[in-house]
Amino acid sequence: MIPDLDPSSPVPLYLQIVEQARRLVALGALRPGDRFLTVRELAVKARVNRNTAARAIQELERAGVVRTRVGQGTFVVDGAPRIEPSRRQAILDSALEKLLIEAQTLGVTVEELRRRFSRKLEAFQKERKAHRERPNPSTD
Amino acid sequence: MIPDLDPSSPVPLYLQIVEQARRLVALGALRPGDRFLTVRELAVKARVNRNTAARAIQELERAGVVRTRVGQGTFVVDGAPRIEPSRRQAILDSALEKLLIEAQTLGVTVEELRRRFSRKLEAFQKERKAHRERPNPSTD
Amino acid sequence: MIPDLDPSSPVPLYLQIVEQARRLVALGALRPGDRFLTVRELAVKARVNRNTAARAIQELERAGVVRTRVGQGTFVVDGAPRIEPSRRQAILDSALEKLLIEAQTLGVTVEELRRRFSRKLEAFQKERKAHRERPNPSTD
Amino acid sequence: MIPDLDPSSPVPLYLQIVEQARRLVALGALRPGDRFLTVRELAVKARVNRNTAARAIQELERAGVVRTRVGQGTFVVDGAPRIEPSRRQAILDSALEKLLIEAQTLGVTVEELRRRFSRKLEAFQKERKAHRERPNPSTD
DNA sequence: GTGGTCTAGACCACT
DNA sequence: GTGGTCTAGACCACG
Repeated sequence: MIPDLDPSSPVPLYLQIVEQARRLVALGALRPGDRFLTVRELAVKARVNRNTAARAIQELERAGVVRTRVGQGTFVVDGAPRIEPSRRQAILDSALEKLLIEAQTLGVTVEELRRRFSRKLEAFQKERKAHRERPNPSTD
Repeated sequence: MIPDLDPSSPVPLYLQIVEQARRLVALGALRPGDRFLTVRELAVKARVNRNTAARAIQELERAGVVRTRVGQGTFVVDGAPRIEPSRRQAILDSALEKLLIEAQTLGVTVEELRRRFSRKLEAFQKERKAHRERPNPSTD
Repeated sequence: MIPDLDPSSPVPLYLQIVEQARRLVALGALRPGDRFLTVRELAVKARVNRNTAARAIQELERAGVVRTRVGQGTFVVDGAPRIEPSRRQAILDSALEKLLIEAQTLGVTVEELRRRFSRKLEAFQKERKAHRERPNPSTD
Repeated sequence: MIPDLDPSSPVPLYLQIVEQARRLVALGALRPGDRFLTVRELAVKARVNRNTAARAIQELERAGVVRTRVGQGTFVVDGAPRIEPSRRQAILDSALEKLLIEAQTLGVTVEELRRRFSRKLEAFQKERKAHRERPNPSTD
């Protein structure tokens, strides 16, 4: 887990970690109830300062991805986050628009975009299915 | 044009301007050959310092969206940017993945995502078509 | 003559014209005594404002490449410019260093550089010879 | 390091700094992995505003000479830049042509040019060798 | 008129 | 400590 961080990216390390964690959760590699890395473990694995690791976890908690229980550790939260429908729509719409603009800028045709979208979606579902059938989480 | 910037956003003002300009180009609201805002105009409209406006335009030039001629102004470039196919694929794939992860995190179902994708794509095409048929650019 | 100017280059148009003129003189395409373009001719051929053309010619005169005789026009000057030996050495050395740094930065090997240098030099001499044998100047 | 800037030169200060840094890298005085000056150090040594120093370093990063990590500093990059062969050839050819034209303009004979080229090349290699054998970088 | 550069000084985020 | 951003205001070169 957390294999590829780019220290010379403009996006801060702690946010890169957050993104990757969210990715793992979305892909099903980290499942609700799974225990998350401790600050120390994360710092070692990501080769990052402990402060940075702590900040990443803090941010994940703020985003409702994990939940820390004192004395027990931090765990992946179950279910979708509570969010008002209108905001949900807005976020999704914005994500779609970003994709379309990127594609247009790259000169991707509508047909190609549809095709790539479908393929990616299927690959995504396949990976999630694989994770659902796997009984023991092993995410590092 | 370029009216709404969020000074409290983590993404810098000059990049917010860049994003909006790229959006206008992708949507066809700004077409190849069109004159872009001058640094001074942009600074006034975006309520930003001249330096910041200049930086945004320089960034747009670096990205190949725009071409500036000292003493004359800057103009929208025609055609898609030159980019090696493998990088193009990687960028598109990454954009697709971001969308899927965002959707998954929001708890959007596959069916809903497909539907919203198609709708957004059609709306996008419609808007581009409208701009293509409009002879006189008036984007401010 | 003066075919390829790049209006969106950081180097000003009038200097681009100067460089090209010096190139033609060095290659022998323009020979001492040849009549140079008038400001108007230059402006038309280079598709440039007359002020810009005038400035280019003015700069060429300052550099000792051409000489304007009132009422007669401007002519290419003969012979090498008068310059003190030490400065000459310094200029040449600086030009050599620029080449070496550029080559090193590009990862060009010493052998390749030697080879390319020799080839370029021969091509250069060949072109000069061709111009010397041509009786009538036709440089536009 | 980076001591002598010419404020009255037409080439901007931040580019003069870039040139000198590239020179040091090409000569081997700055080696891959070496730490580069911080923005603040550079500003002091070059007697330049912090903004100007930062701009120079950003430009070096854009050119692939250096890699900066926020909060850590900037470091010299290893290896030659990725560049397509055709562009590489074009750049080298252009650099060669500039040298030849300069030499011709100065009235340097072919023989002298060959001699000076060889000498400069040997001096260049010698300096690089000296730097390679020196274990501790001390470039300021 | 255009964009480009530079300084001064401030504030912020990241490690 | 690091680099990044922004403003204010000045000066310059180009077309």
